Amino acid sequence: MTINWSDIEHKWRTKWENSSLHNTNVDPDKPKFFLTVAYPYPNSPQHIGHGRTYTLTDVYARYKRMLGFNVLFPMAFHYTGTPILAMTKRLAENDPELLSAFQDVYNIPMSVIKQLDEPKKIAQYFHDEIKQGMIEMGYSIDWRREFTTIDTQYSKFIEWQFKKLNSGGFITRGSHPVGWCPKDGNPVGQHDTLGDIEPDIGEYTIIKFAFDDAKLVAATLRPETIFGVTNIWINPDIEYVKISLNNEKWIVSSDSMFKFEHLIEENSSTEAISGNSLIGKWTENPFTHMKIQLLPATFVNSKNGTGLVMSVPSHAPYDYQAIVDFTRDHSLLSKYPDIDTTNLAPIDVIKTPRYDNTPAKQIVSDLSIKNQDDSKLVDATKELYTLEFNSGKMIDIAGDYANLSVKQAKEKVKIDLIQLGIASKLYEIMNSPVICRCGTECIIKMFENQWFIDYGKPDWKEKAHSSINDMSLVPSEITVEFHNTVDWLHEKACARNSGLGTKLPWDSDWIIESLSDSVIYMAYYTLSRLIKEHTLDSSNLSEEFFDYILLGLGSSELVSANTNISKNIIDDLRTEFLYFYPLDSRHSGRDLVPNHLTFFIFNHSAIFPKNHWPQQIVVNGSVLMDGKKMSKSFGNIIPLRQAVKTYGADPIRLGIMSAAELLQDADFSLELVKSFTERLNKMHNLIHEIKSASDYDVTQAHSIEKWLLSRLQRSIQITTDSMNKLRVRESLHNIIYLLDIDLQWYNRRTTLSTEDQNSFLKYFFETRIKLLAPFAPHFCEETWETLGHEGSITLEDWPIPDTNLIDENSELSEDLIKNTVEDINNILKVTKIQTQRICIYIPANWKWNIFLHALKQEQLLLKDLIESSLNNPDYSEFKKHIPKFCQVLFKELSTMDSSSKSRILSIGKLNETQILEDLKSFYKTQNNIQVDLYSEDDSKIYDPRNRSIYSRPMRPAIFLE
RNA sequence: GCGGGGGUAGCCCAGCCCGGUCAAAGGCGUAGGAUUUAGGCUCCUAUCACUUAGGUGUUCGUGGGUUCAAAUCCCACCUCCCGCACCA
Repeated sequence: MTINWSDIEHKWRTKWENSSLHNTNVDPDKPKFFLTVAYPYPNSPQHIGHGRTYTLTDVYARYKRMLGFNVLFPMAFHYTGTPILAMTKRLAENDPELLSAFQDVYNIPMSVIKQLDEPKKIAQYFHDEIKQGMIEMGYSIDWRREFTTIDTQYSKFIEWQFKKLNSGGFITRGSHPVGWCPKDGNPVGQHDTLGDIEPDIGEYTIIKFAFDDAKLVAATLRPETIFGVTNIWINPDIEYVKISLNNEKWIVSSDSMFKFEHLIEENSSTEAISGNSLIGKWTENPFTHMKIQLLPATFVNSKNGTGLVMSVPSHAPYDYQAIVDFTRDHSLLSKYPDIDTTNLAPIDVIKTPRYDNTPAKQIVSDLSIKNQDDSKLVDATKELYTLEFNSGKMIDIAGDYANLSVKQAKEKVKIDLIQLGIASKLYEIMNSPVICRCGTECIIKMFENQWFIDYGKPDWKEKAHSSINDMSLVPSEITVEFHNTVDWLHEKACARNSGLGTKLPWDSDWIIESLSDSVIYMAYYTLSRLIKEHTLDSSNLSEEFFDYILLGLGSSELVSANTNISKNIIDDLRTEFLYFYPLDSRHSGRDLVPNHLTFFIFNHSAIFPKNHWPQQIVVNGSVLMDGKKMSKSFGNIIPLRQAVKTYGADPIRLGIMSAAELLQDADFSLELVKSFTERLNKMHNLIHEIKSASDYDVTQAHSIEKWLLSRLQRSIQITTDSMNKLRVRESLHNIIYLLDIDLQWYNRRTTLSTEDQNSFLKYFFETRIKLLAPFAPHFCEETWETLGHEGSITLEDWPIPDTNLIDENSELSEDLIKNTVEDINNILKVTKIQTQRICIYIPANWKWNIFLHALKQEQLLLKDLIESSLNNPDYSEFKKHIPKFCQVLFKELSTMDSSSKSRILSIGKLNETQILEDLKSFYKTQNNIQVDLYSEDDSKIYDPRNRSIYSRPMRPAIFLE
C-alpha cells in the first residue's frame, strides 16, 4: 500500500482550515511565540529554493506549538517596487525571453498572460499562485492577517514609519551620482543592464589650470599627486572645445563635453580648438604655482575624463613613459622647439617601502615597457596605484600633507582643492560602456535632492550593535556579518520616482522604496486582522492612531475621538500589539543579511522602545539544484507547486530540510525526495500493521525492548537539543535514519511474540511520529489518526525524554554484542572460511579486575600497572599472561574517552556470558551456526588454537571452524 | 579592494568551536546475497589499499608547526563560492 499524498494532503488541509487550527488570537494564559519570514515579492511563482526558508519557519512554528506556545505565523505580500513595472512593459512588448519564461518555465497559459496587462494584475496573479503553493506545502499560517504592501491602510502605517524616522532625525537629503539610463529616465543597477554589469562609478577630481581667460580642465584619480605635476598632456590629434559654465570658461575635449551638459550655460557658444594648437603653451599649477607647459601625448584618450591629463611622471607610469618618448623623439622636439625639456624632471611626492624614488621609472623598467602605447602600462599603473594607495606616505614636498598616508591625503587634498575653487568632482562609469536592458548606453547622473535614511549616524549604529548583542542569532556564526554590515552601512536612498508603493508623506513626488517599507511590517501583522475585520478606513489611520497603538502615546479615548474609530477597537488593537510584540523570531535567507535584516534591526531600534526590539533572527543558506545554482538559464528551476503535485508536500519538506545544515547551501535532489517517500511509505505500512495492538506498559520492558526504549530517550534528547538550535538536518537525521538503524537492530534481536512486538512498536511510533510532526505534518496527522487518536497531532505535546527509561547497562551489553558480531564478520571476511561453529571465550575474572582497576587511575602508567598486577598475590597463577595483557589494555585505554570510561566504571563488571548467550539463537536462526561460549578459565574449554588468552573485557576472544 | 563562507572517501553531507570513542556518522549510488513468478519495495553484507584471525598501511585542499596524540589547535600558501546597495 502506498500513500496517496494528494488525498491525505487535501484531507488535512481541509481539517486544519475548518478548525481554524492555525489562526492565533490573544490568549493571556498562554506564552506567545511570534515568528515571521520575509514576505515574497510576487513576480514569479515560488520554486524549491524559496521553499527552504518558508518550510524552515513552518517547521519551527509547529515545533514551538508542540512546546505549548501560542504561535503566530502570518504572511503578507510585497507589491512595492519596480520589477513588476518593468515586467508589465516587457509583456506588453511581447518580449520573447519573458514570454518563454512565463509559458515554458512557469506554465502560464497564453490566455492568462494576455490578461496580465498592468502591474497589479501581475502581482495579484503571482500572489495567488504563491499563496496556493504555501497552502499546499502545509504551512501553518494565520491567513486572516494577510495583506499587501499597497493596501491603503498599510500605506498609512508606512507613512507613520517615515514620519517617525523624519522626526527622529534619521532622514537626510542630498545629491548622489547614479548609473542612469537617459532613455528610461531611471537609475540603473546591475539587474537593469545587459549582461548584468554593475556600473562602476569612479570619482575623478577635475583640476582647473589657468589658461588665458579660460581653464584647462584635467581629470585625475590621484589629486594628492598635484605636488608632482610637471606638465599637462594634450593629444595633438583630437579636438578640444572651450565651453562656458559656472561663470567660467573650460577647455575640455569635445568628446567629453556631454558630461558637463547639465552645467553648461544656455545659449553659450562653444569654440573649437585643435589639440595641436595648444602644445607648447604655458600654464601654472594652481596649487604650487609652478609654471608648466602643455606637451603632446598619444595615450591621451578624448573620451576618458576630460581628454586632458595632468602629468606626474614620478608616480604615473604613463606620464613617465610619455616624457621619455617625447624627449628622445627628435622629430617631435624639432616640431615643438618652444618646449623646455629641462623642466620635466620627475618630482617625488610619495614614498613606499618598496621604492626609493621615481617609482614610475622603476616599474616601467621592471616591466620592460617600450613606449606609451605599450599595453603593459595599464598593469603598471594599476600596480603602482594600489601600492601607493595602500602603503604610500606623503613626503615633505607635500607641505601640510607631509607624513599623511596616501589614503588620508587623497581625501584631504581633494576637499581642500574644491574649497579653494581649484577643483571639483566628476563621476564617470569606469567600466563603460554599460548598456541598459533597453539598449541605451548608460551615463552618470547626479540624483539631486534624493532622500536618504542615514544609516551612517554613529549613535544609531551603536543602538543597532546593542540590539544585535541582545538578540539571539541563529546560527551564531552569522553575528559577525551583522556587526560588519552595521559598520559599513551609510546613507541609503529611500525613495524613488517610479514603482508601486507609498508616497513620502512630506514630499509626494517620491515613492518610498521597497527595501525601506518592509522593515517594521511585522508589527502590522498584529493589527491587520482587526483592521480588516472592522474595515477601518485608511483615512482614519492617523499618526496619532499608530502612535497610541504601537508606542502607547496618548490615550485610546483621544484617538477614538479624533479618528471615529470606537475605543474598544483601539483598545483591542493595542492589546493585540502588546501581546504579540516583540517579534520572537525573524527568518530569511542569508542574502538578506547585508540589507533587509540589518535595516530591520536599525529601524526597530529607531522607532520602538528596547523591549520591542527583535528577539531572534534565523538565517539559512540557499538551495542548489543537483549542485548547480537554480536559475532560469540553467533550466533547473522546479516550481514548488509542481513538485508538490508530483512528489507530495511532506517528502519535499523533508528533502529540503535534510539536505544541509542551516547556514550551508543545500544541494536539493529529487533522488533524496524519492527515498524519503519510500521511507514514509514503509513507516505508513508498518503503522497499519500495528495500529490495533494493545497498549504497551513500558515498566514491563526487558532485554532488547529496554534497549530500544533507552535509545529512544536519547534520540528525543538529541532531537530536542538540535531543534532548539534549529539544526533541522541533525534532528531529521536522528528521527529518520538513526532511529531506523536502531529499529532494524531491534527487529533482529527481539524475541517477543508478534502481538507483543506490535504493542511495543505502537508505543515507539507514537513518540517517533510526534518528533516527525513538525517536518511532515500531513503524514503525521494521518498516521496519528491511524493509531487511533482523534485530535490533531499539532496539539500534542513534544516528547520529553524519560530518564527512568535510560538504561546504560543494556546499551553497554548491546554494544558488546554488536562488537562481537562485528569481530566475527571481520574474521570471516579476512579468512573467507565457511564457518559451522563459533567459539567465544569470555575473559577470566582477573582480567576484569585489572581492567576496572586501570580505569580508575587518573594517571595510568604502563609500568605501574604491570608491576602492581604482578605483585598482587591474587593473580600469581596468571603471572606469565599479565605483561602482555597489560600492554594491550594500556594501549586500548589510552585512546578511550573519559565518558566511556566512567560509563563502564559506573556499571562495573558485565556478565558477559549471559549477554553473549543471546548470540546462540542469533546465529542459529540466521545461518544455522552453532555458538559455544566458554570462560577463559573453564576447565572443559575447547580451544584448539589457544585463542582464549587473547580475550579482554568487552572484547571476547573468538575461534571459528 | 572590503566583508563573509567553503575545500572530508564515487557523489551529497556531518564532525572542527571543546584534540583521543575517527579509516572518519548518515544518506545517495554501486556490488553480492535473502525474499519475489519477475521487477519494485524490504532485509542482510560489502564499498581507501593490503591481509586465510578480529590486523597493518596510507588518508580529511597543500606545506610547515604544537602535542604522547591533529580532520579538529597555530602559521603560511593554493583554490572555489557569495555579498558590496539605491535592486528585490
